[in-house]
Amino acid sequence: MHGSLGYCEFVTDTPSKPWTMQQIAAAAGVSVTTVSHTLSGKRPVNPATAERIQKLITEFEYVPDSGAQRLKSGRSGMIGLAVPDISHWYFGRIARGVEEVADELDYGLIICSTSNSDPRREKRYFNLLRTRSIEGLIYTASREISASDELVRVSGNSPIVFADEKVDTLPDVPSVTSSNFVGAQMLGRHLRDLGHTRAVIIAGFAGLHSTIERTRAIKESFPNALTLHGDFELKSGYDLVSDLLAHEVRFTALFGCNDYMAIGAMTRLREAGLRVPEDVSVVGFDDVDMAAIVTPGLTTVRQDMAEIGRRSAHLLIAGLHAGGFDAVESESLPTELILRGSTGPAPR
Amino acid sequence: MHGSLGYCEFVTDTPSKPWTMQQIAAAAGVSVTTVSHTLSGKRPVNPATAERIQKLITEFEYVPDSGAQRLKSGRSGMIGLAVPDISHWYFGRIARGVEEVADELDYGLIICSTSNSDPRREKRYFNLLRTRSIEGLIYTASREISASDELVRVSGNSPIVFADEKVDTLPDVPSVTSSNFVGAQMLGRHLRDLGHTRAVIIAGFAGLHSTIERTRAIKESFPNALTLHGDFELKSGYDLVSDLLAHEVRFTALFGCNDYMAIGAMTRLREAGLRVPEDVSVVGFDDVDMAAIVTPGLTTVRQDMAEIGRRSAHLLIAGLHAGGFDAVESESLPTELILRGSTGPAPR
DNA sequence: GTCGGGCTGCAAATCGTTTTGCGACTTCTC
DNA sequence: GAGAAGTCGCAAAACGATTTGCAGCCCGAC
Repeated sequence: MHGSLGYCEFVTDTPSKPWTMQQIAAAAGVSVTTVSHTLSGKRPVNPATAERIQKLITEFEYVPDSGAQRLKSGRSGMIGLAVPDISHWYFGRIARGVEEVADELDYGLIICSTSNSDPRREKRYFNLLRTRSIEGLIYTASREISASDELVRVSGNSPIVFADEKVDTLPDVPSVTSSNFVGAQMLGRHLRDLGHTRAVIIAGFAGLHSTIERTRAIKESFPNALTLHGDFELKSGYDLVSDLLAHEVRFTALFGCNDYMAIGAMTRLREAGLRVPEDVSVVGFDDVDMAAIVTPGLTTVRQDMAEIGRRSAHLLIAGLHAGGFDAVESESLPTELILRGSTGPAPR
Repeated sequence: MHGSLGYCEFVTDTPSKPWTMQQIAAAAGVSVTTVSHTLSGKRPVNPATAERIQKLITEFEYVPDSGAQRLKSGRSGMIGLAVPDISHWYFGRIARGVEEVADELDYGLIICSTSNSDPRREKRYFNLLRTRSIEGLIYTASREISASDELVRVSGNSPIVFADEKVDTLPDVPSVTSSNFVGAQMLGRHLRDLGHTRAVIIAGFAGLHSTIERTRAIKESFPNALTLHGDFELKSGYDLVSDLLAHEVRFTALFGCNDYMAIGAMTRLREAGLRVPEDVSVVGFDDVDMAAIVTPGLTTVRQDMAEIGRRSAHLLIAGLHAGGFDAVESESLPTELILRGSTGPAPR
């Protein structure tokens, strides 16, 4: 068991220096060229030699240094995903989808939280693009983009795809979104068909494309809906309903621009002694896992976040391979109305 | 506005090749050495020259190629985080904590889902370590480790820290965990003090350290508790309660090894006409966001996942800087009992 | 007047791969 | 049996930064 291959002398218990291709070549009695070619298969190598080299490689557990490969090839084999907050279920799903595809297509994935677009953080991540640590970036916007001139600058000459939110001021950047308008339209019609007439909208950040689309779609059915803006968190749904109650606003239907705000709202309504759905019908958007668990279950519109992630990754990588995004088309994914217990006929 | 510096001729609309230090040097009329030194400050440079170079650098938006830096320095400036599934709230929180610290300490973060320890995936990510794409790895185990010999092999000579779960078979690898025993002990005593005597435990994967510790702590108060094993998902709590009901098992207290299973169990109990907490008291573990939202609120033990992430990152990076983990101590973080409506006195 | 030393800047080696040009060797063909 | 064709391997030049040894310059000091 000692030194069966004569290299045990190098083994130490501290993380020993990894083997270089040079050393493998030396051990096999050939030049690095030969080793490289057996690995890449770009030129034929004598089968006997090849096998000898392969054996040594597995024996030594040799892996080529990625830094050197990077330098030579100019490709890092990595893409980035920038999300406002990775600990959100919602963005986690996107991340999962992106990762699936990246993995499948042999790209590494660097996930970055922008902490809701903290400019300092964003700058860091855009720098990854510039230094070519990543070849492209999937960006999920969390607020109005016009503020981030950095993004505008970067998007000009770097491969970027928008996921989940498209950005109106940057129409040339491809995007993958849900069909927000159609989804919200279904919700609006559903509640209108149930006889509701007084509705309140708890919308998201004002500048976001999704907020605008969803609000517009709901107003198709409820032109006079009172619209308030929250921050997509449970608490803001809760707080905004508190405000409504304080002003004795009368309504029988409440649209949450996402499920969390809707659930927060529902909680507050019940605390105030209002019954859901007998007194107020509540709907959300997203169909997060919690939506099925709360009582009553939340009527909502399902978005396939993982699919958004998957499609975004496909788009980005397609663009990378094609060397440009001219041929890449933005996509809009279908949504599905999920009826649960939180909606019912308008009280008479 | 045209060619104020004479380099506009190079500007194209397709992502032009990034500038090299060579080109900056040429433009400034100096050698690359001088440019490198103005950047690194490792040797004095004539202030006038330095300023001229700095100006060009910002003008050209030059950033050194990370691949080249990597190759030369041998450091990638990246650490990895392997979690079973990034779309879980639970692991998302860990990721957030890790990211905070990585960002602060100037490390990039590569997050990888192992898809609940899919060996193929894991292998890929361990390879990142070997190729030195990442300098170290934070690993959150999702099942018994003994199966993953790959991890055992890698852990020998690579910088690894376990987060959330320690691995008994690898005692030398530093870890950051919650004090599972103390937390579960609090739950056990709480229910015992409420007069409960017949308890059921819905535990997690059998081989996990946390499962073992929590079960052991609960059995301190309920030595005869019936123990079933689930997979940490809502559905498994739901299904296991179905089994219990089918066998007409009698119990007044139910321990979920995490909140999701507890909530799933609660849902099923209510469907069966049992009231929580009047007929059965239910407790969980983790204090996920959902725990406060369900009705009744779930009594549980709060773990600070983000802090686990933060501490893990600190440990890993400390080890990297020290060049070894001999001086790095594992940590155990405190937990907190959160009382909500799902627990009450035992029915008489 | 020249020698030492601080200050700058240049050329060249280096990191570990990939890739190309070239040559040596085998094999085939007429 | 010699030239053509085909195989396989080596040496060396990239890739883009960092870092070292060396050299020129200017200054003051003896």
